Amino acid sequence: MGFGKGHHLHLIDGSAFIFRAYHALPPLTRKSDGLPVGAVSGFCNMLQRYVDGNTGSNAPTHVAVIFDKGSHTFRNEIYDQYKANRDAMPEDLRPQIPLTRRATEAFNIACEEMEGFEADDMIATLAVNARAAGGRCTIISSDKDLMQLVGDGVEMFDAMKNVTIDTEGVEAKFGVGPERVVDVQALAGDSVDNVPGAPGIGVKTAALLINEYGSLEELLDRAEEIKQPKRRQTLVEFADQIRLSKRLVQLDCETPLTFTLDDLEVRDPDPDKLMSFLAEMEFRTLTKRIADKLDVEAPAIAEPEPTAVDAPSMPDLKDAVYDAVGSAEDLQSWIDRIYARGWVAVDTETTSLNEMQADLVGISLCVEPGHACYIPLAHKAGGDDLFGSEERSEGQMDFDEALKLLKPVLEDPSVLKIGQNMKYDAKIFSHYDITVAPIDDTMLLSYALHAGLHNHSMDALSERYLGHTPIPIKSLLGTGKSAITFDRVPVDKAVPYAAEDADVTLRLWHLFKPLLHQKQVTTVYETLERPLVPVLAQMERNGIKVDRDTLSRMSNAFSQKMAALEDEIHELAGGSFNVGSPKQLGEILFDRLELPGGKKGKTGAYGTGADILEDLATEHEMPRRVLDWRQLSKLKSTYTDALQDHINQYTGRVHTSYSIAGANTGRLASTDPNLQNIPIRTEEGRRIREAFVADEGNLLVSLDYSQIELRILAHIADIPALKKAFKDGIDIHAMTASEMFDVALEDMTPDVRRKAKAINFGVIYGISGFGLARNLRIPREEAQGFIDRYFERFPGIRAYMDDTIAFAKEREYVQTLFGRKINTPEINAKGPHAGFARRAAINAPIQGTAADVIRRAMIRMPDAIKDLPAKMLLQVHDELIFEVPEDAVDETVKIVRDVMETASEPVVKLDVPLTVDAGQGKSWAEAH
DNA sequence: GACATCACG
DNA sequence: GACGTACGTGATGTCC
Repeated sequence: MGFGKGHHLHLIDGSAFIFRAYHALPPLTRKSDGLPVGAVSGFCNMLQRYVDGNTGSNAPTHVAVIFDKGSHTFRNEIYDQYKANRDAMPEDLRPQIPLTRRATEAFNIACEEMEGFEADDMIATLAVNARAAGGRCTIISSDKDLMQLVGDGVEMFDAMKNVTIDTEGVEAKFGVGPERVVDVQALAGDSVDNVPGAPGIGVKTAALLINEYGSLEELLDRAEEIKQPKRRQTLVEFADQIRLSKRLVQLDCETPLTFTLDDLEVRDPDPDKLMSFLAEMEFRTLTKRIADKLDVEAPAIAEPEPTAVDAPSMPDLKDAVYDAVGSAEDLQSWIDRIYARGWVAVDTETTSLNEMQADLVGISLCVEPGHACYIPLAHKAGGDDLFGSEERSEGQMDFDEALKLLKPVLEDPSVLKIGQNMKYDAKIFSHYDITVAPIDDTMLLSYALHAGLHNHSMDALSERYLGHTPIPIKSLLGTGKSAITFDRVPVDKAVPYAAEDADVTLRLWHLFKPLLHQKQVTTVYETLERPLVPVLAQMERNGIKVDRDTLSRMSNAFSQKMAALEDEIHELAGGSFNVGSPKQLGEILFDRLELPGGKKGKTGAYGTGADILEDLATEHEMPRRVLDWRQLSKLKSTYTDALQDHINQYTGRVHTSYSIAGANTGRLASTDPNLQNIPIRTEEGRRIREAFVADEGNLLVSLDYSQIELRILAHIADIPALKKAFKDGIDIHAMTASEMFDVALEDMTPDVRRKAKAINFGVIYGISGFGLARNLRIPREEAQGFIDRYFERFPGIRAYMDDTIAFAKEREYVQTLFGRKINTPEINAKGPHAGFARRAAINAPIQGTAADVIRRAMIRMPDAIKDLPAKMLLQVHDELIFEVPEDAVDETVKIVRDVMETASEPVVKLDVPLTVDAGQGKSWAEAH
């Protein structure tokens, strides 16, 4: 019986799968010969996931993967610029294309392509045929060009987002139904495919017009009736171009297919064929996983000749054996194993994520992948009541005895301790007088290797590199208010969770460690990441003294001022509302008071950001009051109130936590609380810093790099004028202004200097005329003129930007002067992503090099100040803060300044001096 | 949990 | 009238 009623056709957009697979994965190569196979691997994973998801009523009766073939189609005949702006296919993707065809066949799924026809047209023809025959059709794709096909039994499915796109979905996207999508696309054009459309008309406007006139033809026929003169002129003038665009976006439903729907009937997998293909590609994990699913033997994949440190073949995580250790004898046998091996993965379980108030609950160890243990030490016995009992649960060995046995191993210089985020575990152990060393950290390995590609949490890494989802902690602790602490988790539940973490960590280490050399980031890891762990741990333990009374007084003062402002605002608004709600405020300002300039964002709410209110404040009273209220509200909630909650009850100090692998560029990030964004720019906010004080008899000393990013830019981009100015110690912004605006340095006005300063920063951020215009509140043309002039005066800047972008496009990463790699996977993407990626790529080497410099200074600091009573407390990107007894301040400043100013050496000798400004005082307000 | 807003370098 | 727009972060409040 032929395809018809009751049948369901699935059409997979093959090119979209390939593209996503390629960009989602690191450039994986086949071990035996280096053939790039990352995209093939991702493609197979996606196909497998697709097959797994085909259950129940949505299961297809017919299925095919449709590919593009050849680049020349009828669209190029009618418009030679069609898709002309596409970049060439990346070199390492090209050889993978035929392999994805073979992969599809290996999965025993029909694989169709036709020379000279786009996949989209084949999909259109098949979908229309399926509908005509009375069947259903689901197109697995999120490509908007296919949305015109939706309706009447045809729908789309976005496999990445796991959402179905039906008629309503299309309407949400285009503002018109599927049957009018081509009309809207013809008007709006498409930068990705280089479809011209009508200049100045986007999807929104296009939908508006089509809805008003009913169809594109009608609209073009009656174009003269359009009220807006500009629009009318555009439509009349570009009518031919719009008609051409429609022919380009209209899919051809009459592709002369060389096969029929019946050829696409779903076939059972052929295990032999599939296994041999996967084995040929050397996809070890995937082969194993699919073999299990099909219940067949996984073929052996030959290991290439072993190198010095190579990952052992690791047993499946499902077969892992996890022991509970309950006695000294058990523990000793694990310790023996550790000494025999020379390394061990360690993980601690505690009562809190905050290391300062976390108590140790248990420890897990893993020496060989697939065999790990958990040593429960402080689990409480479960009770029937909600809170459980305070009694220690049975079967746990003595807490002190366990630590006494473990201390020698953890401190043994010949045994490597491997952890995921070791700073945390090291701090926990330090509470029990154990100094864990030497260490490796899988989070930092991943950061050195993969910054910019993904985050480096264990869950993310396990998912991505082991194809395994670890047991979620939430499944043990619950969430929200009813969440329990780990000591309340029954031991039998804790063992598989905790031991698995150590197992996963060790597996990741085996994978990542050999890659350091391959990717040439060993030095980065060993000199910029790993040594920072003990330094930051010490700083976090030090904490900084914060005076509660000062904060509390300020908090009260803020409350009163806010209440007064609130009354005035309500008065001006003509009624009470929540000033803290941007939504309500927007409606009051722009609907009720009908102030000008109301602009709704993508969520349909009015924007009420500071820049918008600032503009309104010149004409009206209320926006200024709201701005003042907002400032106080921010200061109170984020600083004077929240900071008090972070004062540790035992130390009286605030202990932040630095994340080493948070920011892609190499910068640190500070959390719980964030001490890198304490106010300073306004007088009122700056006073918060008065609450950060030195301990009795001490002073706070702050040393910060002056203009470090601009200096690095001058060096990297090799700009003689900038370099000279820094060497001569001239005010850099004034110098820039003088160069650009032909004003002598003596005659410099603050306003001209301000503009130059904005441009200098703009350059570091990957300047655009639009951005500078907005920042300086000047016309865009004027801003663009400034930029042009800047490039004219400092041609090296342009060259640096172009070179950096070219490098990034070629290698998909950029580098700092110290070899840190920041991956830029989006750099070759099309559409709005591309602009972001370009600017980030320009900024990353500059911001990243500055981050590397201060990291180097921090790593050298403990040794440099070891004979001084000074303590390093905080880092704020280009600033270090110390607490020093008064009589040692001068000596400390001298030594710290020297370490900071020479931090790049001897690896990098900068062409510009790095200079450091120093300040001191009882409080941070005085010191900075 | 998404979004808007705003604090810092 | 707008593809979209300065880089990198984290915390808070509202609203669904």
